[in-house]
Amino acid sequence: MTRGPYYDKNGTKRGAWSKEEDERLRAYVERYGHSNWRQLPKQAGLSRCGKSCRLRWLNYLRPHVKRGNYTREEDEIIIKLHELHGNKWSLIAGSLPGRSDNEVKNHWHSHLKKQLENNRGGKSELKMKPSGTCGGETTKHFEPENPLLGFGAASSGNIISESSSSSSYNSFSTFDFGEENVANAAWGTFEEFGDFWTQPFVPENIYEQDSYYILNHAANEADVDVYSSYLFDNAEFLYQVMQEFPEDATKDI
DNA sequence: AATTTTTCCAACCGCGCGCTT
DNA sequence: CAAGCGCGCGGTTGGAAAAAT
Repeated sequence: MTRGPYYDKNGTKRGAWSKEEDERLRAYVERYGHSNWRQLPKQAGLSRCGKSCRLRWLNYLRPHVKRGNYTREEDEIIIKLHELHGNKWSLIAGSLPGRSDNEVKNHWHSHLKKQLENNRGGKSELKMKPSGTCGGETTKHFEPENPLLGFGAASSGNIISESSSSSSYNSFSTFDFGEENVANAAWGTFEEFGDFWTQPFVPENIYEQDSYYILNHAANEADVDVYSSYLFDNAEFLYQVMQEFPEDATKDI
């Protein structure tokens, strides 16, 4: 599915990455970080250019990176953010923990764009897959796969379901918020998301709330690891904050 | 079964921005 | 201030896999 490996006129390797190269890059970045991508390949013993290494790391090798299997709420977020910001893939990806700009861009061009074009003329809203035992009703609970998104983004609450059988999504799993959490989230219904969708949906909006969640609920480094699968960039920082200000970490919001 | 066409994703490319000298 | 450098972003492409003929 990728360009076969080859060497350009400067002797720099291009095309598909081998397992050995992946391991070499991963090991190097995990050990030494990536303060200088241009120097990194030389120091890591790779005959790639820095850009190629950076791309490979961001899109494929970095921890917690998610590939394929987009959830319903991720699709909704991409579509709405694209409506708001256009082709700002890095901005959109910033709202989807574990997704890279490249991945989001590809997903848009290969799936969502066509899906929207097909829907044009009818309702623009994507069809929602019902969850639990609510099938057959017109109003469904929308249960996010990613619990943290449920706190930070408009992924919980009630939505209007257009169809109960036509979704082709195969990765939709449910997360049981419980009534209390849903009530606390107080995100309302999808019909009422005017405010949410018209306000700038920048990563800070998610992180601000999710960061508080992590700060208050991560009891140890292992917990931070769990939460950081969604927000690992921030979690690392928050863990440091937690170490410095342990009293804040035990406070409720 | 063989061939052609389409899909889709990893990777490349060029541009622009910000920082440093 | 200008030049050089490094990085990140968004557009585009190559080609394997899947689907269609």
